[in-house]
Amino acid sequence: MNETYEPALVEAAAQRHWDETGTFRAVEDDSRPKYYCLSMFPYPSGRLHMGHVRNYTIGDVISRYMRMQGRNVLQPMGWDAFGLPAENAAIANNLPPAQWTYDNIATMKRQLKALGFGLDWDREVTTCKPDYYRWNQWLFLRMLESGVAYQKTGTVNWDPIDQTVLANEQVIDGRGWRTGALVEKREIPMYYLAITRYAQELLDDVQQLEGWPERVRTMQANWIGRSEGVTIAFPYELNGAAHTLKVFTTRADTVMGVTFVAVAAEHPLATHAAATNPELAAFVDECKRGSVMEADLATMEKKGLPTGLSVTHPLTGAAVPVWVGNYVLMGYGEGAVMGVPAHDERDFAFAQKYALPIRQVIDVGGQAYSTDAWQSWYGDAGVCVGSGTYDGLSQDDAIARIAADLEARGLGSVQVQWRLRDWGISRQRYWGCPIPLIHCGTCGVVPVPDKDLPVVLPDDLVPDGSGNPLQRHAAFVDCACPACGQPARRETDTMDTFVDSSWYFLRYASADNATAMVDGRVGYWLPADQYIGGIEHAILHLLYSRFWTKVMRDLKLVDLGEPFSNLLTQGMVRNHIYFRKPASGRVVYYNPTEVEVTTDDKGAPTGARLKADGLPVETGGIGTMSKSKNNGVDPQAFIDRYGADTARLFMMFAAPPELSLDWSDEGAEGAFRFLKRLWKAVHTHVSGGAVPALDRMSLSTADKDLRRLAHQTLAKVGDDYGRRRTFNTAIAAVMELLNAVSRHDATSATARAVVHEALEIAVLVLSPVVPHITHSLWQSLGHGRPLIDERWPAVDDEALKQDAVTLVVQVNGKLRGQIIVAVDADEASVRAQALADPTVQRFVGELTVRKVIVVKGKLVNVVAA
RNA sequence: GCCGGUGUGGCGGAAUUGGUAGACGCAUCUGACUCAAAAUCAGACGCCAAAAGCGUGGGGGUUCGAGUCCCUCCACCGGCACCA
Repeated sequence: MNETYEPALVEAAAQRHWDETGTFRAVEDDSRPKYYCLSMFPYPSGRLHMGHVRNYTIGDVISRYMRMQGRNVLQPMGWDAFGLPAENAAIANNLPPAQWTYDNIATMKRQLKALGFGLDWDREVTTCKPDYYRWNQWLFLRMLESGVAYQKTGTVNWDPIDQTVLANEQVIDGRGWRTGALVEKREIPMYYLAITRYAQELLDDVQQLEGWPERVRTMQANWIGRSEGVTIAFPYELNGAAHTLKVFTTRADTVMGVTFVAVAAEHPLATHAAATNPELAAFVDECKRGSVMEADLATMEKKGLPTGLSVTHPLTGAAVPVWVGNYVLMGYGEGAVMGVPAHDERDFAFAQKYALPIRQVIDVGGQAYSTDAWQSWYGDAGVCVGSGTYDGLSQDDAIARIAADLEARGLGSVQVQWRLRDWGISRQRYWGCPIPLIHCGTCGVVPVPDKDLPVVLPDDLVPDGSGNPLQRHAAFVDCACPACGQPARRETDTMDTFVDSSWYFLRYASADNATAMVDGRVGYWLPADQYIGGIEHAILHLLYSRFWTKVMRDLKLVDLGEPFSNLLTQGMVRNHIYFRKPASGRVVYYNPTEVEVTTDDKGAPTGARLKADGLPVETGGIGTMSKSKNNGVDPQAFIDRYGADTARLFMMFAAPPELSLDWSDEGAEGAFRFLKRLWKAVHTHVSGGAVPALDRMSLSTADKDLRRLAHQTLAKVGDDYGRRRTFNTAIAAVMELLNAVSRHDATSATARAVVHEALEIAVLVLSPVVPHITHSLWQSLGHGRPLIDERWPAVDDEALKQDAVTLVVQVNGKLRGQIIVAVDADEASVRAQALADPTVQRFVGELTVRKVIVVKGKLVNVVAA
């Protein structure tokens, strides 16, 4: 029998078995409940990193557990294969992005297989392949028809040297990443998806998603940003014509305190006033330019200039001056705000700076108002004062009355504002899904007919950093107008890669369908029972996917409102950071493998030194694994040394899935040690020869204890996997069981049978985490049927029963002793036994026992005073 | 600033419903085995001289009993942010 655990052999054998039997191919089957376990698909960046290993191990443990529960499990995988890094790599290597991408996919697919994940590769989806992205294009055309997709001008970052549009991440400190040139803003026509149409539904439904983490739901709700208020119109006359200036406010109850109105630099009134006022024109220009520098925006001083114009207060009829303010955003509300300095901190600062009147109109509990300095209660809700007919009204009543009065005059209405903006999907990039439109000199913008889909992206171009190579590729650009047949130009913008990832989870259900985007199988698999991925996608990807699903539902393509029933956001993988900062030059980071940590005699770290030269290095704490900090651990190197099972085990044991996980070489070594002990325990047991059937009548007390522990462990691990999703505590419980097995005296036949049962339970319940070694050990335990086909065992309630229990005895809440009582002992006898305990008597001493609290099966608390 | 989260040994973490704080693992220390080392096995391991006492970020409260509930303060992490 195999004496030593050799992961490479064990893992190859198990994987061969799964491959040859097609174990993980998922087939729709109405006779079994389905379980769709979805992990966020990776961007094929090169090699797997530890974050991937953690993500996909969590998914695989859940999938394998659900399989053992009898569920028909689908666990698919694919590639989020379009995107900017491929273009950057292409520029660096002078290779087409396609080649780089497909090479990376091949490497990473091999690594995923080596990790033993139970994936259905028949459903593999690759977003840069025409058979996938043609459906992006097809659905985009449906969205155009329904008005969900539309065109308007948008602002882009323009690099004047490279003559190219830059993505936000290519702009560093306001400069182009390659040229260092100051980035300009340019207005160009772009396509948008009207996600704001779904704002209310997206907000309502996120409240219902009880299987999602609270913080993700909060982040989504904040991002959607519903704000209820009143739009108020301030009439004015310009060149003899009547106009109104609209503002949005959540504090209509303060409208009687308006002493000015401020508009954004881009507002038409500002433009109008600037035309005849050079000083104002310069200020407006400065504001527009300033908005490029994102970092400065937050700290910018509140500045403004009067336009010289004034508008009429809609209720009092007073003249109100119009200012241009650098703190007013054109993109939110109406691009104008009413200034109520008495009750808005920003307006207060503005009014103080420019000596504008401050008029109190809200009383908060009779506190004395002073215009000298802002007090935090000035912005609180209160009762109207100095507001004429509205005096004495509460905030809600005042808002309602004022809104009604404004509405009656046609100068206002209750309104809901959203923070959420429509989704701009046009990207002036090569490596993405072509937007299926044609520009014709006579017909204008013409959609590509469905029969001509997909618009195939040529995959042999090499970008050089200057512009989109599609624009110079005649074979792509030149085409005939589908409407009139005249020569026309094909659209060269491609889609945001968030489009690709907004529906891939639907495509897994119908990946082989060449004639339709989705089919009835979506109804079988969706919604995904479990979605697992990084918290960094808490907002955009998840919101876009929810939106996309609702759009497809409204187009009658799916019968589904929400795509993901349960969401698990796994934490980051972190590691120690070590560095040296030479007197001159840049900080040098050292990989933790190159560093030796010194400790004191209690094991507390005292310092670190480089193994190479023995000299000290500085400790930079713990941070997310990254190239820049040189603190990554390559999963491949780890697997080569310890095997996939050890990698999986450590990942699941070191921390609960939602928390960040700190890498530790010693901890990983400990995981390996545990697997070796498990291996040895099974083989030592098996080498003892045949095991008799378990005779429940002849169990010793120790045998009963081990049996009880084994079945308690079985129950706990099932609960931890299925309900709690705390894999770390499940593994700890199995470790305890194995510790008990090794302590157990297994000389008698009955004891051997009990140990056999305990080892079988340990192997079965660990199999979702470490499927290879358990596959092998299951055979060693004498089973012909492979472990993958086993069901989750049932807990034997008989084994859990016990005759006597140990109760903790407290005196005045402090632990003083233990008593052993019959499991069915009545309260009076438990109480008597506790009071008779010598330690209890010692601590009660002279005191009078006032009360005795008995918690059945747990403890006794003697209250004495 | 607003919203959300987290604070427990030298470290990662456990304590699921208010009921034994520190499971499990790592590190460290001691012992066995060994010529020796590694590996392995056995044991110790919150603080303290302690069978008392103290101890879950600080302070206060509720309770027979609080890591867990309430109030308050502090620190750190995340999200959003001139959002009107």
